[in-house]
Amino acid sequence: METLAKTTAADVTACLKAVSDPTRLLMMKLVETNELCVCQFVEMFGMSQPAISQHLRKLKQAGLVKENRKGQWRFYSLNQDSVHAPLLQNILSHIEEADPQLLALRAKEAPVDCC
Amino acid sequence: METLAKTTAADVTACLKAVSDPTRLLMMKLVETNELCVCQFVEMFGMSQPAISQHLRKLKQAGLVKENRKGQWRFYSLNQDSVHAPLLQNILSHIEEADPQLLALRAKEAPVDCC
DNA sequence: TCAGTATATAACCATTTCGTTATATAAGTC
DNA sequence: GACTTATATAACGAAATGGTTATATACTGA
Repeated sequence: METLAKTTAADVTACLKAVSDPTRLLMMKLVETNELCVCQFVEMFGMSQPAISQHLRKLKQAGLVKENRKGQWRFYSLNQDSVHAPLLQNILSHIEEADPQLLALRAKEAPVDCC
Repeated sequence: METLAKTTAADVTACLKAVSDPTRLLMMKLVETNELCVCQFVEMFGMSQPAISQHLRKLKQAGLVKENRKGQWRFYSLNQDSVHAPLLQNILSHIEEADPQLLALRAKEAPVDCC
């Protein structure tokens, strides 16, 4: 029997601060299912590589994503083991798949070796 | 049959920005059931009246709370009619009732006429 | 009308946030 | 080892955030 994972208000705030930025929220939506590497994010968001790296660092420090190194690449994906995972997935479920911003990003997703 | 209210990523971000502050998140938790007036928040949070007013303004501008004027007092409560209400209540449900911060605030709740 | 109380707004300041450019680190290739 | 590619970190600046104090507004009651 599943019970709702409960946390303190401070925990919830920490999670919310991490995803209350439009770029980071969309990043989390994108890695909800797939894993993506830094260079893919750079392509999709049209943002500088350091900007992307810094967003990912915040998400990682909050425990929301996990890192998976493959050669020179670092892939990021949703960290299911986080205490925040249930809340996070709850939040992400409120974003409609038809959101134009989200669709536009997904349209720019390219295979890794192209970077 | 209830279907999950879906919104754009921008909508979700707007809601999250409003409640990603520790004071405002706790404010929302407090008005989830009760309605509270400004002077009660001031007492509970031990913060200046303008600071409280400004937090409430942000919550109101995001549509998360509604205002109810009674004489000189303005009571705030969760706005059930907001597009954000389902997401918001989802978020609030992740805060445990036993959270010491929350309990401490509730312990300071005083009747209105005392202010 | 005047005084008191409740709340909002304005002006200001310190800190944080989010981007940039420049540079460092680490892995892959020749 | 030298060169390229992928990523991280450092340093910096503009804008946003969240608090303060001072002041304005609005309702209450004598």
